[in-house]
Amino acid sequence: MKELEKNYNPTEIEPRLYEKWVQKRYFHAEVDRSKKPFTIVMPPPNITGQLHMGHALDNTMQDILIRYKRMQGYNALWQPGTDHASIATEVRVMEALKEQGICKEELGRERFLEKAWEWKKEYGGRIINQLKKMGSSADWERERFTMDQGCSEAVLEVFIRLYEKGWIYKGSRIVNWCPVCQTSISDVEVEHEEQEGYFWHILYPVKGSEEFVEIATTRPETLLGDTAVAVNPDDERYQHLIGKTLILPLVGREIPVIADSYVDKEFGTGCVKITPAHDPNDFEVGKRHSLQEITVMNDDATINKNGGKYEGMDRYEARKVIVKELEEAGLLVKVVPHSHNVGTHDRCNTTVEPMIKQQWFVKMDQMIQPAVEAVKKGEVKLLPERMEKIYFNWTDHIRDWCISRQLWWGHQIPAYYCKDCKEFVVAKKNPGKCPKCGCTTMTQDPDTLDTWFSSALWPFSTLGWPEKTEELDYFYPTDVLVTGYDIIFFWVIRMIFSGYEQMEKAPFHTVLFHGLIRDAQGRKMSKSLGNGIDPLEIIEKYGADALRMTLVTGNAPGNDMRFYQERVEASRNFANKVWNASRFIMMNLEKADTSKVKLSDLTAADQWILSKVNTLTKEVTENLDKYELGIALQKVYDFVWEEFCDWYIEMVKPRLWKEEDTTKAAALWTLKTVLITSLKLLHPYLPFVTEEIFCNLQEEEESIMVSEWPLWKEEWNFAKQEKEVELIKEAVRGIRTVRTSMNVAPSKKATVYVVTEEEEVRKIFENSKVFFAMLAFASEVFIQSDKANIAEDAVSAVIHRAVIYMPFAELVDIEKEIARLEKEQERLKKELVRVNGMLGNERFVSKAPEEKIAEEREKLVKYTEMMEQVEKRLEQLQK
RNA sequence: GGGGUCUUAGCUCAGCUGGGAGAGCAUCUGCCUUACAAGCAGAGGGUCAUAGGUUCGAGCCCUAUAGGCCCCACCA
Repeated sequence: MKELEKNYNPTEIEPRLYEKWVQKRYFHAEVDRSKKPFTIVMPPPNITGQLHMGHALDNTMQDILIRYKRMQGYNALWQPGTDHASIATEVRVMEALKEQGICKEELGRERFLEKAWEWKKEYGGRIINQLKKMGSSADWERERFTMDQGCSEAVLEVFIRLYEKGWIYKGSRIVNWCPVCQTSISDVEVEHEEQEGYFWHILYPVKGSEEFVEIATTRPETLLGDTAVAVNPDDERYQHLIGKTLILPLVGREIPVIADSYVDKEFGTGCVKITPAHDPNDFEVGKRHSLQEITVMNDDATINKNGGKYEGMDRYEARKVIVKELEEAGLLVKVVPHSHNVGTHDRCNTTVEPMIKQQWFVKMDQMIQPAVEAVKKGEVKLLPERMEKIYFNWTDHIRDWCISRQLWWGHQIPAYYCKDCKEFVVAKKNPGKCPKCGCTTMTQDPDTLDTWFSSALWPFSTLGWPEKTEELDYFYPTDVLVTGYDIIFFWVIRMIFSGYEQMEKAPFHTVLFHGLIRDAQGRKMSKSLGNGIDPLEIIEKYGADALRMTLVTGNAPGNDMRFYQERVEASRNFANKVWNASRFIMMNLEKADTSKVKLSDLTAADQWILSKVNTLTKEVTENLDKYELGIALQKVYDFVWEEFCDWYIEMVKPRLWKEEDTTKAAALWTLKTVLITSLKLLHPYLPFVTEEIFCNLQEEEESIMVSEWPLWKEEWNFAKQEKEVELIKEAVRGIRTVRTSMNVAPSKKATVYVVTEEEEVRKIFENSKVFFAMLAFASEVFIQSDKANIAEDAVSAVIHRAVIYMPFAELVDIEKEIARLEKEQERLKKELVRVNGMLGNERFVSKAPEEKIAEEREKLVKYTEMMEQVEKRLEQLQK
């Protein structure tokens, strides 16, 4: 057996163990029909990504579940991979090119994609290596990529299936356009932010009259594209104007006044300028009234040729100029400060410009239905449960999904256009010939698909779909999805409906959501704030185990969490505690042969701790099955630190030290058994430290990660001994409290008398005398049925079923002793009032469950006894 | 506008189906006791946001109020 270092030092140990696990292929899962599968698909990190706390949390939770299930004997597959992250990557590659003075257009599509693949090759693996530092036991041999051949095939297949079903269509719609990224984006990619702006009140002259219509707008530059002004049909103020013609200021175009109930009479002036090409509402109004759609901006949000003399100006520059000119023309009535919601692109924060574009959409109304039903019926459970409300809130207001992006990096849309007749064909390959006119020049749609289109297929595309693979048949549906609540709409919902649509089965039965990791002040970690904490630095300093533990401790499911170093220190300290307890056990293990120990050889203390760890096993397993990761860990923590280290190990020491003690083997067997059980329960959380200890502690098994998860054992259940030891603990605690409150120096040992009339209790203490020396500074212990030979002025501790006396020759402070006893009396009095109050309440006795009543009755007896003793004692002292 | 969520010890947070208020950190006191000072022993500290209600019994369930946070949404 190796000698362990005094402090646990993870930096040397972690890489070595991880290397071993990989070499032994413990992470790898093969189809094996004799075992039950347990599968988790890893949310694929972006190839542009660097490990951040969100990944760290996400992966820790998944690894805990996977390691747990693997130990339970499941064929556990954790399917990893990365996401091509279309916009994010394209932007990165463009930036890299820009440094060399190249723009993507001059490079051309093909060469650009070569560059992007090179980029992927170089950086795509970086995040995977970082995940490995966390101890993640994913099956890296099965690593996939959303743009690899198989996943791309899946994308094509789905696109064509949905197209043929009529659920993918191409149409001219108003879409969210990002002028910086120069692509359309879907609704979920738009973030609304409250911005301070203005309401410009502008007069539109009525043709052939002296009258003006006053409109209010937050975006005066869109005036260039106005094709109507709308009023509410019921608005009495404007009845006479409906049908009249207005002269659009600065432009001179004649536009009608129309009536549409979209207009809110109470808001603004009650007159709304309608710009169908640059506002989603106006677009709808325009459709209803067959208005002309005049696009006045280019893709980069500069004014186009329809903007006349403003052509070439940026949209904000044009705004300034237009406002100024309106003012000069006397048409600007007033400018009112007004804060309003502005849509921005979540990637680059640019204000989105609504534009009319030809785009591809997925019809959602029907496809979403099974996904709604699944959650309603509980086929898919969302945890915590409140996520279901958020889910339904979204599905109830679902809109079609814009899936085309004007980017190059991604899955190119499988639609081919005829050069001559503009007919298009959706197919996996270029058909080479137009089915309508026979022209042989067919070119593919230049656009690519939304990056989430491929991630939506992740749970089955990674397992080989659309091929009918063994893996797919065996591992699908997967079991649990672990992810942040921030991508429920982007990803989780889309996986669920895709799973039902393509596989006719939910992709997983449970979704476990976690929250965001915030900084110590509760702020979101972000690059711009520079408040991000690098998980790798934490691992470097405290070890991956400490980081993992911190991330799952003291946090309710789905809630955000603050991260600060002190919490990591606490976790590190726990790892060190486990390390040192193990060190102690190993140092003593050779003192006896534990191979022949039987349960009947065990002392009450041994049976007590064995019984405790047995209960712990049961509870932890139950908690893990309910995905209560934090609660499970808390329980092991409390057990190991308090019960095992602070009590059991201390109780066992005298037996190990005393040469002639005959229960040494029993003690060592118990120490080792309880330690190994605890290590196993801890392993999913702290894989490294537990493995290192496990391998040093025993030789039968080569790794804890493939050892068996502990089971509850009937024969380890020792209820009686548990009670006995609890009584001893109560006595020890009583003695310690008395000594501290009396300021007795620890070096001063005292004779301890335990007095009780109950023979059974005397027996318990008789067998436990040795503990009092070790734990309660006793020089000698006497167990007796009365107070014979005990000095009158001995201090005492009243416990349940006994009174403990300690005579101190000097330094006895009667006043203090009385004060202490009075305090105890006060406490007991309160307890008795409470218990008597409950038991005296007829309605309680008649309605409460019997169990509860019995429990309270027991307490009544206990407190009454203790009260009697305290009062007797007070009486003596006050004499 | 709709929805969600939070308010518990000085700080950060747990508290599972309602049955005597917990942890970590911080504070105070005493200990270098031969696994661990990244430790041990003891202590102080809470009208569980407020007001009602349901119940034998409420931190937990219901209603309202106040304050904080988040998400969704087409009020120009």
